[in-house]
Amino acid sequence: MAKKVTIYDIAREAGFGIGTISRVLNDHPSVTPETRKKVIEVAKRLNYQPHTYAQRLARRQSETISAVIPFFTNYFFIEVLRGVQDKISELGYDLVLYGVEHPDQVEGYASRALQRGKVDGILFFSMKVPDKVLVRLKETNLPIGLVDSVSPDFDSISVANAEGAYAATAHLIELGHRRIGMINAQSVSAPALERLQGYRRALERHGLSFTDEFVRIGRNTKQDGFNRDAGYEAMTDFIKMGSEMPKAFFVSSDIQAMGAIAALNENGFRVPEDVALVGFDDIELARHMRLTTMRQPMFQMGVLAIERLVARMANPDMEILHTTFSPTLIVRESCGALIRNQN
Amino acid sequence: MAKKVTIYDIAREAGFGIGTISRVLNDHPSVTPETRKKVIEVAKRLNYQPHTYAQRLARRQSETISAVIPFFTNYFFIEVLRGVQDKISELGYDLVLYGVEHPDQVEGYASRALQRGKVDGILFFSMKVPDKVLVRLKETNLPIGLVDSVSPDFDSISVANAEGAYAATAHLIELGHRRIGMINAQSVSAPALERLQGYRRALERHGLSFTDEFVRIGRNTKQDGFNRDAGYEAMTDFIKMGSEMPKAFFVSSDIQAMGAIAALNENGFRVPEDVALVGFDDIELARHMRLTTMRQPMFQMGVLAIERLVARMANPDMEILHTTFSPTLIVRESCGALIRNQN
DNA sequence: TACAGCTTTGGAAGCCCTTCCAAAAATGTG
DNA sequence: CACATTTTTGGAAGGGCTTCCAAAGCTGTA
Repeated sequence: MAKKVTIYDIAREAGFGIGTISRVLNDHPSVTPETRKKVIEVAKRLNYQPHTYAQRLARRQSETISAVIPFFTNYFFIEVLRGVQDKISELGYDLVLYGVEHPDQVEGYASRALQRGKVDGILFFSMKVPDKVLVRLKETNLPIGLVDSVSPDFDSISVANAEGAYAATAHLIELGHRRIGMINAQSVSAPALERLQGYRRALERHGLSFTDEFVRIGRNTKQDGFNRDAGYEAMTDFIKMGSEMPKAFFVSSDIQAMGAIAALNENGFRVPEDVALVGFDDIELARHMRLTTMRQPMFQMGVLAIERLVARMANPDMEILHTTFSPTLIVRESCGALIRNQN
Repeated sequence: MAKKVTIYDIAREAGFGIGTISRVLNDHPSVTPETRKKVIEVAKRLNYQPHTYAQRLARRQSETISAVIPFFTNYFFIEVLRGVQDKISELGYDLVLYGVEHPDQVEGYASRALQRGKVDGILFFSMKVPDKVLVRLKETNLPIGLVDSVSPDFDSISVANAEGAYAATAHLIELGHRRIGMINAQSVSAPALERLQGYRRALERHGLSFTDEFVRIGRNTKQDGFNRDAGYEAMTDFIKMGSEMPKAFFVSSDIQAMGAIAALNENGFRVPEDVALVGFDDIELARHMRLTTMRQPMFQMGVLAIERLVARMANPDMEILHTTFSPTLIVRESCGALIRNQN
């Protein structure tokens, strides 16, 4: 380890007191230009590096933010995380990452992040934070932000799930479909529930009737049913209906749509000629699979999450803010719209 | 903020000196069981939380590792990062993440990570660390690990690129192909170069001749050419050869293979019936696209990277270790092997 | 009972900063 | 030039912990 140079060394070398050194280093105004110049020169010469933790201890703030994020998943998190990291580094904060593989880890990570003085704020991604933890978070009074989930007590950034599902379904209706099914995820998941509502409302607003028959959920409950196999199973289920089967589907996530497409292909159905699909998320795969889907503005969500958190740090009494982003319809081939237009 | 409880509070409340409290909290042996019990009871009652930064300052170590990782990319990093995070949290360290979007950011992040005392070690992912930075890293004497890149001065974990390319190409040869092309990435990238060598060696060892004609690189240089468009362009280029075009390809990354497949499809070629492909990486997409590819043991690479780093922290004079993992051939449909087998 | 040799305990010093207060220096004013 | 102001500076105190050394408390032995 290179010799450790402290402000005392600089003080001695430059012939000033440590207070002055500290002031120069922190751009405090009451220092003459000559003094400043001299101190900076010496600091540079000695290759001074402030000790982060001594600063944090003395300043009583950590300049770090931690993010608790479910790792299992895909593109969505990476994109949001990119936004988060982008903004964080712009602000000069550090990002401490806790990747959750099992829901039970959440509590442990929360405790670690909660260690006194450790972080200035915490972001929780797409997770049901256990009530017990929520209460503790509340008590600590630490700025907390929720991304892709909602709780009345904390700021949150999320996607207008119902609205997106509505748009997706409406798009299918506009394309002339009347019998539209939905492949959903487990109803323990709030987004799944909301997307179901959006789907249902779209049908009803357009004079179509809603029936449970047309909503299926795969058996595989991994990630609350937002997984490829669940999509495959649900579609297989639909296919068993024979000629009764809907010919258009709103699928509550792209990854499930992938499974659904596989099931369709294996059974001789072509997309979009025989069956039309609209997904949700716009993961990277979607583009390659030419899947029409609802895109979530992931990067911006990340950026906003940090902006919000920092705003709350600055002003803890700020009113709690819930922001929902509207997903955008990305029309590709799976819905059949392009084919029709070409004709 | 909940009232801050310090060891002084515990000391007063429990009727001991602060030294004893600290000893109990750190499991130091010379404390009687009764004392220990009493102190723990009080600490719990007061809901004591140690102040992380005070500890780090006093202990002279940070219990933090930082990872500098190119964010732009995909699955590969996420997987490796999962491994890293898994091991890190098992060891009780914190992970500070620096996501690089532009190569020029590397230096800045390195400086931040290098702040005196800030981290106990740094991991660099898949990047050409600028020489200037390398020199500084060397000087600081901080444990450094390289993942998916190599430098004589630091421990590294990488994939046997040449070996993988060899296996991929050999697989195609075994399937009876004689005219095998390669879609490569920019040759500034070490992995690209190594994969080219492996491809070439495989041809030559099997008595096939190597020709530059059969190696193409797309124009798009994003991510050193490891991107979808570059794959598309390279394949389009090949297609222009007409009947001279190879009917089997080793593609240096899955993402390029995606572009290549698109180009093929648009020109009426079917995969694998008309053209066989083998990729490299085994990103998530590969499975969905039924792409035969070389899988890198990403998670394990992450785990090992941390183990290695921690080992070096414990023993800085350890000899420098370079580990290469061998990729495994994952046979799916794009190479045509399954079709043949079915016959 | 006296004393050597352990074990346990207390707390000062040290880790490296920031910040506050008082003192010193510079400046302005009549 | 004397004095009041303002600007600049020095450094103690404080942030909360670990660790080391000395002191106190025990134990066992003769």
